Amino acid sequence: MQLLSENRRAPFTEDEIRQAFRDNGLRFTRQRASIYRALISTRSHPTAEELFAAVRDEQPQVSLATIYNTLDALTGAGLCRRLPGATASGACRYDADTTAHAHLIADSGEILDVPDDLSDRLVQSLPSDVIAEMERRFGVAVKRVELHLFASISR
Amino acid sequence: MQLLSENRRAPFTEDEIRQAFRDNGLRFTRQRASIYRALISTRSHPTAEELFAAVRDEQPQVSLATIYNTLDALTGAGLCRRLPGATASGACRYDADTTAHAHLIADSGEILDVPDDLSDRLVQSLPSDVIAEMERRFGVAVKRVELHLFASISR
DNA sequence: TTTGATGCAAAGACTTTGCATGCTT
DNA sequence: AAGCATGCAAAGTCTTTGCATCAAA
Repeated sequence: MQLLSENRRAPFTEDEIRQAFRDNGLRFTRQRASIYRALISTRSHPTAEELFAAVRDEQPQVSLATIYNTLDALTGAGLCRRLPGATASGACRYDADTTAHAHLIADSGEILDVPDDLSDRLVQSLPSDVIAEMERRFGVAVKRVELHLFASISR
Repeated sequence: MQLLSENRRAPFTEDEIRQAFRDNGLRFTRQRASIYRALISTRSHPTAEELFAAVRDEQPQVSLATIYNTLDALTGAGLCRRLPGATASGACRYDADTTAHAHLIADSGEILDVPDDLSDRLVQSLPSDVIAEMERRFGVAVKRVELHLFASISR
């Protein structure tokens, strides 16, 4: 199984992946490279199972445990983001786009990126003084904002 | 186990709960009433297990399956909201406050409500023309917006 | 060489389901 | 009386873990 190519982003060379891993304290392995490449090559927010299927094309011996271990490592290193409970049966989806952006969540559980122009306007509209006030009142640092638009097909 | 009382909202009488259930097409049962009362009586966004513990005080014979069934029913009827993957081990949390409001999500997985004054300003700051443009481009109707602020304790 | 990753299978956490019984409407 | 909810246990899904082996630094 191959994840969508018409939607893919700038391809990463192996060297770029190697560099990204090194920069974030991750060892480089064939498996991790395949998993990360599959993840950055799609906008479909794949589940672990979907990545497993995609990676098996190149690495037939890869195990699902490695997919999960790697996704943990990538998430911990800030190279991807986990979207919990995204599927009807409760599976997580993963997104290699860690920039602030909004998601459109369909009734089906499918997750679409809100286009950058709109996403930026939504994110930038959030009043920073309100965030600052939150941080002051709770004594916390807001690291990330997630914006989910739940939508149903209207026509 | 009893869920926080200093934080509770307006108490619901049994009649009010009966009415809310009837209005939303739900049968009234002792178990459902206890579960819903426990849920509206706290701001702690309890998990199914936590509700199970709270409800057992009144209904010692209640089963965890009934908790899950009821939470499904309440969610489907719009009387509560499910917050998936909210706990470190992946459990969902539930929130009987279905009005638009923002959540502050701590590193621990704990979920706090953003205070109403700030929450309102965040929600109202979202440009409605951007939402409308989304609806137009995707042919969908945005039903609900969720805003999550991920924060870590800074002091 | 040392440390961490992989693969396999087993275990674990959370949630759902089948079915007989009981309660609501 | 009919239909849905409950309780119990079993099954299901997604994810993590133990451990021996192997690869990266």
